[in-house]
Amino acid sequence: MPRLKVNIDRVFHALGDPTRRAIVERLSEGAMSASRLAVPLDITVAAVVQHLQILEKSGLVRTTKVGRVRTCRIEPAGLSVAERWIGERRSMWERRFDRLGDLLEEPDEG
Amino acid sequence: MPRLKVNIDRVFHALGDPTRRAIVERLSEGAMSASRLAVPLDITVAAVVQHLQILEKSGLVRTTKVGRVRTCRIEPAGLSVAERWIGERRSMWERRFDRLGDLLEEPDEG
DNA sequence: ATAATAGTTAAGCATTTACTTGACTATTAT
DNA sequence: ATAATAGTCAAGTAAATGCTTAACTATTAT
Repeated sequence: MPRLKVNIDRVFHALGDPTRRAIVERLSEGAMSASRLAVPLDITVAAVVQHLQILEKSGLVRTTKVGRVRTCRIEPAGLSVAERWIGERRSMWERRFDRLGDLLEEPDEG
Repeated sequence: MPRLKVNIDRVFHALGDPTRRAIVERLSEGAMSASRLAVPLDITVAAVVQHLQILEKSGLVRTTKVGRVRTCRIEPAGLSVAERWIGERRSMWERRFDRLGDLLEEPDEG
């Protein structure tokens, strides 16, 4: 597996699916095999593997296969990229809000 | 428009599309009309309106119509929801990483 | 009043998505 | 050796997605 560069488009696309977010949630509590991930998800292992491929290509998850079991873990750099993007938008928005003094651009906020 | 509750599924789904993220990026620099948003996007205004509907339902964007122009602005609560979700996963992951002492779970990190 | 501007809505369309099934390989257990 | 386990791969499919065009309404400008 050739250590994929984290790509913001892929990251947000990956997080856009609720099943993949559920996988990320599980993995953030600890590494886990693919089949164990599948248990509470109510989809086939094949489907889970497909999600894992997307998560891995996005850089959110890293997997390693030992024997016949593929162990999946969070790759925190992926989440950081998303968090940073959001943070940048927020700070843009806040900076702008400072420039004009609270008034003119917020008419009927009630 | 009945002041929609911010929903995490809708927020991440909305951010999953690159065009919608581009819209959020623009709006984080300041409020703007729908047709002005459309200019650099290389899609029709109709398509922009469709994206705006999704963004608005997700709680990421708020719009108000005055006369014939609909002004769009960031609703920072939406971004906060996404940021918080990511932050929670990160802190889960970090906490776990503290519990086991740096070693056992990181074999050949080169 | 006419025309131009700004946006809305519905229908249709090509592509992508998230899944399934079924056949397959590789590893571990008996 | 046989069976069970863990995962992989390829087709196929129904539904969702992102877009377009075209017809429409409402507001503003001439």
